[in-house]
Amino acid sequence: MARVLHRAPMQIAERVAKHIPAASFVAKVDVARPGYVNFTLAEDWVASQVPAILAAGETWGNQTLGNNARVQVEFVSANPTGPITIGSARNAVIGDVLASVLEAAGYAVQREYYVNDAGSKVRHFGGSILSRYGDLFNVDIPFPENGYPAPYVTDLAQLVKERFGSAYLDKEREVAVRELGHWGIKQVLHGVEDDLKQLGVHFDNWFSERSLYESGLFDQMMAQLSEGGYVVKYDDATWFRHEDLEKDAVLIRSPQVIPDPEGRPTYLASDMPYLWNKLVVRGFDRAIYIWGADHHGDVPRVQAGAKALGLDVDRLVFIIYQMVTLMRGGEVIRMSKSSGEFVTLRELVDEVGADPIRFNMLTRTVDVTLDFDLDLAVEQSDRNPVFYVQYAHTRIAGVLRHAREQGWDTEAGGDASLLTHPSEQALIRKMLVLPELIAMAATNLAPHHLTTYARELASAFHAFYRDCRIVSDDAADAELSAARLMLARAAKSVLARVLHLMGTSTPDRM
RNA sequence: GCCCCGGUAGCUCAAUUGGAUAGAGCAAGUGCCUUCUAAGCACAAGGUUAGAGGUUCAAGUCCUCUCCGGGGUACCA
Repeated sequence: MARVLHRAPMQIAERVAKHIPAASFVAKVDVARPGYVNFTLAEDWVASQVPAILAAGETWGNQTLGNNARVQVEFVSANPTGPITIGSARNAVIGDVLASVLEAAGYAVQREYYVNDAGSKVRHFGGSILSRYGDLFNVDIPFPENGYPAPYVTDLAQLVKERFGSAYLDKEREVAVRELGHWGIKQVLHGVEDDLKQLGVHFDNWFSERSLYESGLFDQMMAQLSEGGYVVKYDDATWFRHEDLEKDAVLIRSPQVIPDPEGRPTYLASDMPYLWNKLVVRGFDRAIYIWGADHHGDVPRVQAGAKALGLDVDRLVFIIYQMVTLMRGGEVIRMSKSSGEFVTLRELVDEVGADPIRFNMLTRTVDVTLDFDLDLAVEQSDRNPVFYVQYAHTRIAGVLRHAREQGWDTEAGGDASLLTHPSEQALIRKMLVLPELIAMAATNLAPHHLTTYARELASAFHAFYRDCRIVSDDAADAELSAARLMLARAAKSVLARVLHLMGTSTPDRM
């Protein structure tokens, strides 16, 4: 504006400030260098918001910017060929909390787990189980080259023996492999669901990759892509081609490479019917994928697929989070299910607890790699930042208990206009920020802002607690105590709201 | 080689998307429990935001290059 008006920024700011109409919630408007116009909220307006916050309760902070648009968040989706590992914990927490934030912002959200039950992994998995199963009968069945050597496979084989006896020895090899693969996945998924539940994560829908083939959607997509000239045959193989792709083409099906007796194509191929299913069949306005950095390279392919199918690419949103480096006592632990070297999510939750894991996974943006030291996580559990926030909640619960013991009716409310102390005002202002914060986190798809806010809110309460005696013995302060009890209750409610959004618990005692 | 993400206090990370004097937690320093939970609070200390250019009223944030770390770059999933 300075350039257009040929005036110094400060002069413009002063003119603007002078013409701002008086409003009840603005105490004063002043100007600061180099050209800011500052609004100061009126103390009595700030104080008057406390009953409103209290009345809103668990809905405080909710926004309508989502307009009930239907959004799907698909996350975790780890291969169901073994238990969930710590590697998936970050994915689970990001997806779950992002979904909660979007709900709070007014979106209609579905949480989905994509079950990879159609690839060659299933066959390798089934073959692994069959081989171990054979061992139990002293029958030598070769272990697959890309099999799973981990002990849980042997446990599954044992279970097969208990349930079905020697039935699988009599079946044709390929049939046994396929059936055991599918059966094994079903068993593993039960465990996965339970492990995630321990972490406080649940899914609205478990979507089977296999169903994309069984429903005929895959063939339908292939026909559609063929028509658009996006499918190329070369030798016996089928390729997907698109000008956006860096490489010339992506393999869809090749009998030489994937000698699957069921004739299944590569897993890359199912991305197309899957995104069609999301956006067209089920009609989500937006589909959010939560992927680890190791899958980053797949993004262009899925986007190209959407384009080739004539869909708006912007309806697909990819959140790529950086990897978690797992450590123990400063040593890096390398994990993979196929090597059998891994730490399960279950072990971690049992050892550390869900709350610290969730909070830790949330404190950083998705863009930075995360070091997670198992020893440190256990050692420092007492000083974990999540406890700082929960302690504020607990402290309020304690104060309210104390007040009731002193004969106060903590539900009675009070005169908010008495809340003029700077620490009281600061606490209320912090509570008033939550709607804005939820809007920001939802717009930027950045759930980590919640942890920063939670700490600031807890800090504002602790300062208030230090500066202001809430439950006074002096009868002359009865009015003030009532007002402060109301404020404490409102603070507890907002803390609980934030803790719930993060999926962490709200203890009344610690 | 090419593509993506980082590099901010001794360590781990924030910074409302280009705004005011870059903030927290650990670690180290000083002080606060006969009064609602000290898992807390206050004070003090800690910085050339990897480096060099550029864009503009304004850069940790945007552009170019260099260096360092992580991930990807399969006819694996």
